[in-house]
Amino acid sequence: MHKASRRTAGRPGNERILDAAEQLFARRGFYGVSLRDITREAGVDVALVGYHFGGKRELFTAVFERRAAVLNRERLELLEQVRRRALPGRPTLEAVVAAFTQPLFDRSTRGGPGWKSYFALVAYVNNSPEFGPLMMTRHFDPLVGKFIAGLRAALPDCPPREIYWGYQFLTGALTLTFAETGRIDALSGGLCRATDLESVHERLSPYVAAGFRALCGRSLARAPQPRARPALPRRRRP
Amino acid sequence: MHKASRRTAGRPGNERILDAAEQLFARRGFYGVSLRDITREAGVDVALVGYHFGGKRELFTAVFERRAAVLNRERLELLEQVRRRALPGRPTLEAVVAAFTQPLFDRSTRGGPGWKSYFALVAYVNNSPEFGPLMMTRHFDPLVGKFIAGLRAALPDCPPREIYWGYQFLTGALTLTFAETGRIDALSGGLCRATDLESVHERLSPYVAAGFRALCGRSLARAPQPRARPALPRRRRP
DNA sequence: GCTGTCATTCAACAAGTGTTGAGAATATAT
DNA sequence: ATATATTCTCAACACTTGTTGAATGACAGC
Repeated sequence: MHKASRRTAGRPGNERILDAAEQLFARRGFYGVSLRDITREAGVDVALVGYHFGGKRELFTAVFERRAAVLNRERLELLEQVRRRALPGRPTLEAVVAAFTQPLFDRSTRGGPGWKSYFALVAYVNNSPEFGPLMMTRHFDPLVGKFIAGLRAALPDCPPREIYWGYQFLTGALTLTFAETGRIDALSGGLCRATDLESVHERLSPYVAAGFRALCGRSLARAPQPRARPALPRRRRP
Repeated sequence: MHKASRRTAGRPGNERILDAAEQLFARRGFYGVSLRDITREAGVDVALVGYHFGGKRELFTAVFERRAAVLNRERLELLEQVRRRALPGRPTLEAVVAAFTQPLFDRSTRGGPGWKSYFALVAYVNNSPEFGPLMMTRHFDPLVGKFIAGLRAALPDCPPREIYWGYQFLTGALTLTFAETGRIDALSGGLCRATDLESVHERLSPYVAAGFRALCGRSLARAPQPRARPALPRRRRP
């Protein structure tokens, strides 16, 4: 045995590779990690990547896919549970949002370090112009569609456009949270900690629920904006 | 002249490099771009990077710094304008938020392609566990501190913790928006377009303003959550 | 015209990249 | 025990990476 971490020691090589790749890709992105970084961490020869996965790209998507199905099944169950409990009425907006986010927080805090890395990886992918549209769409769109249907059921008079925008803001907040960059720690002088997902979880669904409701009622009372400034000149040397 | 794009043709080499690096770093991150990619795009020799900037890392931070000062000055002016206009009262929450975000939308839509790349780059940096805390903190914390002071002035009874968390959600939404991954296009079936920053701008400040208010009143009426599930077992093969 | 400074190019470096074919080790089945 | 897959290692491949020192061009001041 080489330098494989204690946690992944006794497992077969392909899983050791997946674990190491998950951790490293999450920290430094696809290009920031070499296959040798990964196999060194896994205590395995470089060529094993080619044997099990084909190439670096395929390894990346294998890491991404591994936990996606588990996660989506769990989220879907929760979503239907929320809907069932509310019968014969409609579920509250907060409950729908929490069904979407709760599995993320649960797995990240109590699912072990692999899950924590995984969510950071999803955050990376979601923000990447290169990988985002391809990989997120392929693996998460079916679930997201059902989630959005749930939002529409909870907000029957809201125009769909507003719901999609509200969903984007929600995803953005989630993404930054699970990236756990630690910036909020420095910014708040230690008052908030990026790793304190409990606190985020408590606050996220009230926050976005209120946001959704504000978007839906937006046509009536538009909030005042600062006065528009004159168009910016397109200087060639800004 | 080599392959330099029309737009950057007549400019000195260091600025051509900055422009090309800005565009490429924004698209594929720090590690996804080689110095040769950059200098080829700029129509310049590789060694010129070392001469002007020292190395790849320094080039990266130079790109990041170039527009930060301009941007922050503009945002600060707008923030103080909002405060001044509201005297002798306090500014509304929506106005404070808009002062923070408006320069971003203005520059991104009317500032030319360099600015658009720049905001995508900031989105990349903000979500990166590696670069985020260092670079964001160094270049944006002073302004963000003043912005948060503005939020506290607009929400005098809100505990600071709630404001910091609310700010994180706001930043996350902003970040994903400026990454312009295009995922929302596919998801919404064309109903929303990631490049349509006007629509985002209209919606973001009402959304987050409502979110902030919800966080501040949170202690009284907590929203109902789905029932807590039994603790997840730490399976070794999830 | 000469000189010195700045900007740029050329050429090469050692180190690291992903990938691949041949072979050893290990497990599984008969 | 032997045959057969499966899993893994070794060694090398062609290529790209960031960096650097020497040489060349441009161009001002005198």
